[in-house]
Amino acid sequence: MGNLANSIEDYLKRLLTLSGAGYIDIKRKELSNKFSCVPSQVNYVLETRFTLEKGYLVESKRGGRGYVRIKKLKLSPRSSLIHFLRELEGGLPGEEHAKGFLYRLYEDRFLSLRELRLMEAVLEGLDTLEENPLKNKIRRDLLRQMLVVLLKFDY
Amino acid sequence: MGNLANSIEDYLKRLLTLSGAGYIDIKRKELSNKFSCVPSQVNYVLETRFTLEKGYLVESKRGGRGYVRIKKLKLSPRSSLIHFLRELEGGLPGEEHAKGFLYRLYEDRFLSLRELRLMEAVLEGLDTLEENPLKNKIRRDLLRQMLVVLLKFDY
DNA sequence: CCTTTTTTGACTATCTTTGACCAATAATAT
DNA sequence: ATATTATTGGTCAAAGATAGTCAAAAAAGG
Repeated sequence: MGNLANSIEDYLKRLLTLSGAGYIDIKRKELSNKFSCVPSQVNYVLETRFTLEKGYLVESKRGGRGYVRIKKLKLSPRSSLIHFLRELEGGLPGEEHAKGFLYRLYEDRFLSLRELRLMEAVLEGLDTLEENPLKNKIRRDLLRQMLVVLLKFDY
Repeated sequence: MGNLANSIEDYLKRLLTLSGAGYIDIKRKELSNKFSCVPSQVNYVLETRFTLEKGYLVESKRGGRGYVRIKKLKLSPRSSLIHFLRELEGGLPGEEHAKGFLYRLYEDRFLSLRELRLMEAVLEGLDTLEENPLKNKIRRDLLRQMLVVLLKFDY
């Protein structure tokens, strides 16, 4: 069990626990130095251990003073969101299914009315597209990305 | 927490807020001195953070008593929205242009952070689409529909 | 063995900082 | 007035600082 990836994972999770803020900022390069490995090893850990399904959110910025931010999501009404996200990965949900889901989020006060309408507009907006084979895939992609935003900016 | 560019940006925005006049005049050289950087760094900040789409106007004059004037545009979000919608009919604005505009609506408190991110996600989400000839048209349609929602549900 | 997970590194993308050279305007000298 | 000089600001491309991607090689599991 003592591989590199696990050590890095543990280290990051320890940092997260210690930090009161609910998130930590690291420098990819520094971290890889600390563990004497290549930088992309850090990406591997992030991709395999800090996924959305596992309740983490990773953001980053390149360039001078860049960073990688790891956020621990507090799950609550959010579990349904994550569940829906997982469903999305599997197949394409019909527009009605998607809308129903959004409406439930709205009823649970997880979405404002305006946010609901915005998202519906996107789902519907694609209808004007005459039968394009990609349509459903596009709809799913957009929906997924929007849901991720909801996870990210939960207030 | 910030790089140079961000610090300068924050500093200028603070000045703008404090100033009752709706604009500020600075000396490029003085500013770069204050932040111990080269003058052109100031131009970088102006070009990336104080664009027209984001609701700022920058004028300047060279030579003795030269200056750089930064003005916060005060069109109401509603009217700029309508104006932007009209522009949309003509041709498609580049993604950067569109995002800048949304950012402005956010700074003017017409959009919440979450709404901003949702809409950005839609604009970016289409990037994952490999070159589809319809991509730009779709982007424009979705953007238009979302903007209409904003007009409708204006609180 | 064969499969899955981990580790590495070469190549790429993005954002920032710097510097050398250019352009415009005002102030001053003739 | 005109020419000259001092004072500003502008442009652009290169260098620097991070982070991301992808696929091959290596290691671990079964």
